[in-house]
Amino acid sequence: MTVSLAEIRRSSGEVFTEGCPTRVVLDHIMSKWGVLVLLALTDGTQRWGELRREVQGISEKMLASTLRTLEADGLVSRTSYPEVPPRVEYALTDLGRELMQHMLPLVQWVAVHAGDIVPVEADAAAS
Amino acid sequence: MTVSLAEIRRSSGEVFTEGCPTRVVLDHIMSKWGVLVLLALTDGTQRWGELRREVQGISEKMLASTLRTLEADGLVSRTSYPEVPPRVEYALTDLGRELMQHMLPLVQWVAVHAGDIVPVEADAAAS
DNA sequence: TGGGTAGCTTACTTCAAAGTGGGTACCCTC
DNA sequence: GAGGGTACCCACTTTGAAGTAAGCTACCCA
Repeated sequence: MTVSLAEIRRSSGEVFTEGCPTRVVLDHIMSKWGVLVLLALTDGTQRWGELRREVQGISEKMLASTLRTLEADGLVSRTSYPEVPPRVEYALTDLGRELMQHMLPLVQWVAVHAGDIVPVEADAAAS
Repeated sequence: MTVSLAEIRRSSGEVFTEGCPTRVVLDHIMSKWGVLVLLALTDGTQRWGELRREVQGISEKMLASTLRTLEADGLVSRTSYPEVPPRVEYALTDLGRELMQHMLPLVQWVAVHAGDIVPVEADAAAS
């Protein structure tokens, strides 16, 4: 095992308690849409419309809100081009790529094992 | 970069959408108390009361609920001893340890970088 | 002038995660 | 009998993430 909670606390103090930066960041990146937007951007730079289609089910309101949050966190960059119709591109920043290097192994593990962990009912619920 | 969303989708189908097993598991392990309980158990087997003290701020209701969920997921094991007062011990299962091997690098990275990502106000809010 | 586009914002509503306050069973000590 | 302990449960309430519906901007085209 790499580290323990005790070791994390030794080096970073109290973590993941309500309202502290670590909990806030976790909530941002693991939120209903945050994880999907970050994963989509792992594939490369995308425009708003592309993200909208890639992340199925998301409303424009939630896409805007999620991107705003991740941009404020410095994990995603926004580049707007003075064109008509408007073209805005989103991409992971260096920090965002670094984050995904640590996040992808977990997300992949969950993708592979979720079927063993949660009963098929959850699957049915999603149908 | 290890994998992308496209690759995860190729191998596991639609992931992290509302209600599907992957999203449910993520919600369990990243919930307000789930992440702290799992981290606490990374330090080793613990009794109910020990967990209660280790995970500061958690109510008995939420400790019971969180442990019930993680036990149902097969990530945590519960061993009850026929003693008085009652003694119940919780530990990570093999699957739970495997999960933490993938979760700890992310959690550690977030602990180290959260201060750069989220403004100090969040810190103040936690005070 | 009315049509279109992409990319957003806002006011209000919904609902599930989490919290509160009360309770239980059993044994021990005083 | 009354107080303490551990390890939970339950009915009800709160609250914030997410959803809905409507709207907006800036520009181009016929």
